[in-house]
Amino acid sequence: MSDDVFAADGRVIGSRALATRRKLLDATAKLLQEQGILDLRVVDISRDVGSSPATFYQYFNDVDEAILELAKEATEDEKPLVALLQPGWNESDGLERAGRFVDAYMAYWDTHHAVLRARNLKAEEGNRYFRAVRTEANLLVMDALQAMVTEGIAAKRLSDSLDPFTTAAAVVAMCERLLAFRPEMARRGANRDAIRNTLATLLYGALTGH
Amino acid sequence: MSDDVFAADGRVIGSRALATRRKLLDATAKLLQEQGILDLRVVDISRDVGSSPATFYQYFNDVDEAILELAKEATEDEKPLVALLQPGWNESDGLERAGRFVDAYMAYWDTHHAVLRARNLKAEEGNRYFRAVRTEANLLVMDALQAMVTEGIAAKRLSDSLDPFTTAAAVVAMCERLLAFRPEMARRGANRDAIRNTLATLLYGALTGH
DNA sequence: AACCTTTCTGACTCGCCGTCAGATTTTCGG
DNA sequence: CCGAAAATCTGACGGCGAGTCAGAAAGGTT
Repeated sequence: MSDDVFAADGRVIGSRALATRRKLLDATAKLLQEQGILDLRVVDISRDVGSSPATFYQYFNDVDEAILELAKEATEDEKPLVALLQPGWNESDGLERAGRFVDAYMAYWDTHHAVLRARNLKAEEGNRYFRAVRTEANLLVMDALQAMVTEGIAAKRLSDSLDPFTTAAAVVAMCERLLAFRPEMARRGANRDAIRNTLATLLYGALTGH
Repeated sequence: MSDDVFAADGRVIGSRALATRRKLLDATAKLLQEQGILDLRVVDISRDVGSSPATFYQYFNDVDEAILELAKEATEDEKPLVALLQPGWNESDGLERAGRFVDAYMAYWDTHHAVLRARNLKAEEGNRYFRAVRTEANLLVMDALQAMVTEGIAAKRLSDSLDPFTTAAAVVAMCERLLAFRPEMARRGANRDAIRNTLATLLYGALTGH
């Protein structure tokens, strides 16, 4: 197991090259956010870091590879969310706990939405590498959710017609997608708090049966 | 109010041209499905209908315009779904009604997923025309959902910390996104019926409080 | 300073985009 | 059925970004 970073041709790279690669990744993330994946051009990324397009191809075989790397980095930031999904939401402070999870999830989404959107598109269009990254990220959260649902069914608080895995997926789906709607909802008068509280209430209900 | 269809330069077109335009739209939908929006090329669309790229530009200023048209057509197919969202799910056959809605929604999604995915991407990346189309489509369903939630809150079956508009959005979000996960979930053992029944149960719970 | 390794880039080919002038097909009055 | 006019289609072209590669530049070592 090595922490070495490789260039596109497979050689291990030094510290100067590592810095260049980092700048390219940051520029990719920035432009992905500003222009969207459909207008993301290697020329622009290169220009942004003040190098030539050829330099980009020293480190990545194509733009996808850079985005994939960013998606993996986003997955790292998702890990702390799991700690907020411990069983026990059926206690009296359950709704509060749900709220704290929603806060953390919203912050996570705000930071990475452009990359996550790109990741999801690629995954849905069938790219296996993006699929793998997305699945890994989703399973982190879904495993914890699934445990909560299973517990709720066992305690007869939740209907046994719920499939725990699917329910966990549905909860993730709802969180992810609702946040993608946010800018548009804001324009129609739903502010951050309304979204936050409603999502927390729905999660609380779906996961505990209360 | 006219049913005339226009070419890219604004002139009204005849029946031959209309047929060509239709073929171009169908080819666009087909290739969008097969290759995804990132690899959708005008050359391929043209080749598919056996014409030259220049012909494409007779009818659409760019690929976006064709996709937008397809998205509008998809919205038409969404309208019948609203009829399945009449209030009264709190009656004894509520869960069954929820199941029928999910069936219809799944069929709708299966037919149009490639176009809807493209529409959503464009909308989320800030394209105002796609935003408008998506909002129109979502509001169709959301208006009906919102009425059900409001009724549930009034009857004290649902928590009054739920914002009806946001709840409606969350329900749409869950449906949409969960179906996007389907291929991947299938690979992990969640079959169509599990998804169908779980989603129906969750909708029933979120909308009626049962 | 001479040499070697790492990193970067100019310059090139290729393919797609979008345009436009002109070719082809269809329509229609006589 | 003919010829002209209108509608529709396309070949050919300029422009731009993708991706490659040989060689230049920068940095390190003795």
